[in-house]
Amino acid sequence: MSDADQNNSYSYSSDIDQSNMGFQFSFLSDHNFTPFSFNMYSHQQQQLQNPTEMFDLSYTNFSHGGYTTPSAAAFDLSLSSISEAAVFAVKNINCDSSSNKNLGDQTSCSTAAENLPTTPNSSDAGVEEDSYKTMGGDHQGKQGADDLEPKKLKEKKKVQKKARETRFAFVTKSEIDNLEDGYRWRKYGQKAVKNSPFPRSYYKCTSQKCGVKKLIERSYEDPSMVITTYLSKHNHHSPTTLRGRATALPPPQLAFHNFPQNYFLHPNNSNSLQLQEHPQFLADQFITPLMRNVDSSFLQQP
DNA sequence: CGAGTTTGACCTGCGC
DNA sequence: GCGCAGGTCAAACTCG
Repeated sequence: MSDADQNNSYSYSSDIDQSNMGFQFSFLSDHNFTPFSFNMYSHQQQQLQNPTEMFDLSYTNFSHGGYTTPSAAAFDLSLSSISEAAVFAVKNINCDSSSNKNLGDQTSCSTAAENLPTTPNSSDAGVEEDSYKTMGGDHQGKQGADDLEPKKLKEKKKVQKKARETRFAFVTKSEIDNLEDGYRWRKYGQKAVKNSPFPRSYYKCTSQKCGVKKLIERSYEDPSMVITTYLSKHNHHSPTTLRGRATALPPPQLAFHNFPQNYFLHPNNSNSLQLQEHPQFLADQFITPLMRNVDSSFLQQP
């Protein structure tokens, strides 16, 4: 039980790992508001000395519930225009082989999914059971489809489809449900969520041949928190500019350049900062100026 | 009039 | 098989 839990407040902590000169920080909340943390790595999978270099979950180590997993994430993250909001939690939910290939270690994705503990209410944004080993890269994948019985083939396809549908969720503190992220979305449904007074909204990317969806709902535990879940990845660039700025798109993985290092770069610091005591961490003081300067490549494929 | 939203109906998966 | 919950569809509606 962390201090944050005990105080019933949101917090993050930061540590400079003196042993390997890596950098680690933690956000408090995921969908179930349990703390987790991750390390940041460069594209060469070298731990970053300075978090302003990059914020790329493709090369993260996830720590969750006491488990530390290598290379859990399979996403390129640039939360480019999550305006008017503070990001409290970022969480990879599924792994897929296409993005995992960047890691050069496909088994790590499986390890990550298996190690992450599930929670009683993890059906939506929680960690799902699929992993790389359920997909074409496993031992069974070497078996020809023709060798499988129809029933097994159907089951295999079902598993593959589910595994392919990568999910990525993060929690933001915002009064706005549908945060601007540079893409155009069409709402196609809304459903009441069990045990929650807040409905879940379903959006599709309006670009042709882009099947990306996102789900937006408010946390029933803290209505100020918005849970955004992305399904799949965009296969195109952002059609809109951010706040009127031109978006000269960087390589997809180069993201989150102006990370707020002042909150993290304290060499001897391993303290946990209470957001209630650090309102500058919030919204306009943090995310908005930060995001104005980064480009939109969230969830784009290379 | 086109694009996006609303909302009830329908589909699907899962647990019992 | 049944019921429940999540997810999707599509007609009606709204808005610029």
